[in-house]
Amino acid sequence: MVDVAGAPHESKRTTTQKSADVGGIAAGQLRAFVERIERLEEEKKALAGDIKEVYAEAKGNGFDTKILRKVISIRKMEEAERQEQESLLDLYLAALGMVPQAAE
Amino acid sequence: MVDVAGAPHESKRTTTQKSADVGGIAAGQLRAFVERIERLEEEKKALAGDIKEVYAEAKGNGFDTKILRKVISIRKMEEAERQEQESLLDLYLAALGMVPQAAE
Amino acid sequence: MVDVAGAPHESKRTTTQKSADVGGIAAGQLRAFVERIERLEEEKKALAGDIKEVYAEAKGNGFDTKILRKVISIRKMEEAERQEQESLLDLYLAALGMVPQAAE
Amino acid sequence: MVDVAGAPHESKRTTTQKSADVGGIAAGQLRAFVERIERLEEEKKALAGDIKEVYAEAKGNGFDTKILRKVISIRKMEEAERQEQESLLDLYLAALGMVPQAAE
DNA sequence: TAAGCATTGTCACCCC
DNA sequence: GGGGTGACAATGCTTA
Repeated sequence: MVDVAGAPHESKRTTTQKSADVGGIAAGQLRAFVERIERLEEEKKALAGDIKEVYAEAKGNGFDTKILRKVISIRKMEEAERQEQESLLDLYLAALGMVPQAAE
Repeated sequence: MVDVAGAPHESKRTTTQKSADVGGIAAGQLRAFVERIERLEEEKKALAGDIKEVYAEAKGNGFDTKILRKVISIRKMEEAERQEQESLLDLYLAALGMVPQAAE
Repeated sequence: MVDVAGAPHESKRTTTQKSADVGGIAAGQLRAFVERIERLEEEKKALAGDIKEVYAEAKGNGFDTKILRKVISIRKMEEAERQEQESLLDLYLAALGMVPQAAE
Repeated sequence: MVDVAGAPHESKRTTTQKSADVGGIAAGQLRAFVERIERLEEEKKALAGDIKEVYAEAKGNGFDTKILRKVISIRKMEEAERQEQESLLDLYLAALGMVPQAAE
């Protein structure tokens, strides 16, 4: 790749500096941050793909992925206490004359 | 010339025509469709804004919007039968040794 | 027994108040909010249906709906980019050697 | 409905089996899928944390994280637009008098 | 009918 | 801490 704009040698500036500034921005440093982030996001995206594959494999084994996702989410919720909110929900439902859900 | 991809079928005309064709596309007709859609989407967006406002107003009256949203969604679900899926979910949870949710 | 159902004649209560409380929740007010929201969502859904119809009509006139949707989305993006404050952003982009958004 | 809801196809076994079925669900297999997914999601979450740290570090170096995020997103969009098939799309845009995407 | 896509709602993070 | 904003997941539609 060919030394795109913002490269070190476009230093028409008066003050000396380590990383060339472009319009007052440390280009090299900025570029480094951008690349680190993009690299990490790429890995994250790859993992998302892996997860998708697992769901596909589960589906291939006869499982219903929609339900499977729900199971995962329920397990996630159960790690935390969600009781407080639940009771509030029941209050609202009661106020509307709805039964507080025999089962979701 | 054979009915170029996506071009309106009637556009076999060569020179004179009501709505000028650009590259085989009936520009006027296309523009009309685009405008109708954009107009409708605008209205839809406005309604979304209205809904947001109602939630804000509810919040201003001391209601918990998150719970309120859940109430709405439950009422939506109750219109339909959701029993089949629920029982499947219970099966999965049972297979994992989890209790089928006293209440969600 | 405490007047659950939140029905209109739930005024069997001791303390005088405008909207009857159920479990500390102002049932009447809650119901009003729920209804307003559901009404608006209904209208929104109707509009979504209208939009769908326009796409269908366009398709009937030989247009490729998939491309048509893309056109709409591009126009939406371009409009969004038009109203952006880009001072600092432009600096960063310049530092990375990217053109500061070829304006439409 | 054939092939009862989400049950693995091979589960026509009656009594003896490797992985115990609970209510017609292959518990062991289900559990394995759930664990794989949860493991991957954990890794993904860790990466999200890493990304957050990089932003924090950038901020510590004087960069505006909000703008930085926008830069990342713009680069993402531009890359996406780079790999698009635009034949018909260009026709439609041209018909509307829009420039067919000034390439980056 | 299943897969891909587009939209919509949810959630978490950031700023005020 | 509360509101606003942006990313992510999930659902529904559309098409092949």
